[in-house]
Amino acid sequence: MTDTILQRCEQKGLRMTSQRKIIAQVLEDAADHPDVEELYNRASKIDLTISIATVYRTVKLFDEAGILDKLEFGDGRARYEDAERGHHDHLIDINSGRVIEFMDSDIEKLQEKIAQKLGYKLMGHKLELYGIPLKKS
Amino acid sequence: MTDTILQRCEQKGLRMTSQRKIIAQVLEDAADHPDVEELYNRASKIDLTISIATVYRTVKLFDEAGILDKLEFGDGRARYEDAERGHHDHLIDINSGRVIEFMDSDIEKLQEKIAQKLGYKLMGHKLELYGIPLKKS
DNA sequence: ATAACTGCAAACCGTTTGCAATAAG
DNA sequence: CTTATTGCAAACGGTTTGCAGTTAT
Repeated sequence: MTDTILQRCEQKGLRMTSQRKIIAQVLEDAADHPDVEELYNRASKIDLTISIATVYRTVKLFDEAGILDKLEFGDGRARYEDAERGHHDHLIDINSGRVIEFMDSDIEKLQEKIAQKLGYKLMGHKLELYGIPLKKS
Repeated sequence: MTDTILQRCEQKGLRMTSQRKIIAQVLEDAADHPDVEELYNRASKIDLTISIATVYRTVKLFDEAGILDKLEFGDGRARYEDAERGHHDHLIDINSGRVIEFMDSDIEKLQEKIAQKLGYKLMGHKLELYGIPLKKS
């Protein structure tokens, strides 16, 4: 599972155009959660003829192929990250918009437990914890 | 804390126009999580001259006053619910968009624990668990 | 060769806003 | 009476889409 995004695209039989390769690389290099405009900015540094419509179409394609995860933090724009990054959840400062990644093994168990309690089997799951962090302790 | 939405509005000194009273009542009667268009539809049955702009302005006002909670489930439109409804979280079927309310005392503790572990004090919090419920068990 | 993909610009959809008219305190 | 609020319609911002031309396979 240490495949690159490009490799996973090829494994899924996606037609890899020069634009898609660039976007795949930009996502590969991203340690944060870029939105489409930010991806477009980074991709434009490599190929300045790329269009934002293509970025939109590509992230949608990659998301539907399970290569990316689409994150919606309630600020109006969608953000994306590599679906193969180690599983983690997000804490969002609703004032600043800052996103903090965290992992908690108890939460992993709880996610399954809650779904089960409700009579559902959880296939994919994503946890968002919105908070107002008042003070660093 | 068993005040009606209207009462809480008056306590906060909000000017209660006929439109705001209608919207407050519609929200009071809602057992679900209506979006603005749905609120507008329900309000229109009471006063058919009400405008959707007023509904947008009113829910924003009520949200900022802490009377409503704004919920963003990633489907592009905001939903609202009475902030004084007993604390609960939401499980969202990302295929159907269906929303299931649930409460889990372990989660309440965990929300605090995680924030603390990360060195933050959580003031308000909202938990969203996105899943793909495959089968009722 | 041909079906899929691209860039462009226009359309789209939920939401916000400027304005003149209206209503609450 | 004064200031906030309303309805309207236009603007907004992120996203999608129709189209004619281009590219991967």
